[in-house]
Amino acid sequence: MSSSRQESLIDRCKQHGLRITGQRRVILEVLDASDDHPDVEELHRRVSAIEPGVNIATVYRTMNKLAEQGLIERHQFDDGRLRYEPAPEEHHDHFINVETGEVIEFRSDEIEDLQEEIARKYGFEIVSHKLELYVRRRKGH
Amino acid sequence: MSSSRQESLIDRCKQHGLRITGQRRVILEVLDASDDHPDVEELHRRVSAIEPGVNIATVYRTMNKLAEQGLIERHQFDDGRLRYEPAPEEHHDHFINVETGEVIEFRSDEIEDLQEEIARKYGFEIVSHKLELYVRRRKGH
DNA sequence: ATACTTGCAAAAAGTTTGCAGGTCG
DNA sequence: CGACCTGCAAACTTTTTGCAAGTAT
Repeated sequence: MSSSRQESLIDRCKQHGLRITGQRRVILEVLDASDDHPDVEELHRRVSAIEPGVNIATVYRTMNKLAEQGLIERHQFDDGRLRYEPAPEEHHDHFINVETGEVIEFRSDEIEDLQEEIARKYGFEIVSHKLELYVRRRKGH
Repeated sequence: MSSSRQESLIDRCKQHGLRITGQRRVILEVLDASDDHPDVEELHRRVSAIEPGVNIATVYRTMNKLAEQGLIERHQFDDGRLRYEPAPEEHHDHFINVETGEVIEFRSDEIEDLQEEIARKYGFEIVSHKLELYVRRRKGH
């Protein structure tokens, strides 16, 4: 399981007034158990392994509802498909290993601060941001 | 016109061995005159204003060819559509004004350096990166 | 009870491709 | 002339939607 979060997605959904159906229960369980950034097709695959018969449209609709409530985060890396992760406590950015497709999370307060500073300099305030570093493992470490 | 580049896209295409057809001439002219980050539909609209009858598939194919040669840069912001800009001399990042959709370019050496440093710390080298700041104008400037 | 969810199939939106004809170099 | 490019229509991929039936609260 991934989340360092204490509270399950199911509980958070209830708090947000979303109904917990059989399908949603499975989807949320899959999300809670995910350490990566699956796309809808992959989510559907994982859900189907537990409980066949859940339509992919249901997965799409559920993910949209969750994103609407801020319970998950939506990403779109360079492959063009939508990917999701349970909303983290604290913002982080991503390495994408271009050789393996692997996604690794990281956080840098210096970068966060620098972004704020630059935005301020231009007369903006940041609503959200996205930093993706497409990387390769260094040779001879 | 946007580009601080001295050389026209047409010349650079020739150097790369791409044939200059009537359609391409117009598309390249439009790109050279663009200061923004148009999507394919918008490009097609601008091209059609100069020379009606150019098919949108041709625009798609041309953009793919240009991107292949590194003559333009492809972006995908949160609206999901592919956007393009003539390849800049020097890398830059983007503000996206969430209220107007406007895209503004900026560059920060501090951020570039910090990214390198972080990647190195994790044992990666950066192949490319993408930083998008979704922003709003500050009230009371 | 009733507002919210689901499955299914159809539609949308964005992009790519096969093919026959046309053009650049 | 030959390789490359174009228009057109059809195909593809990913995501959304209408509707009738089912379910959580």
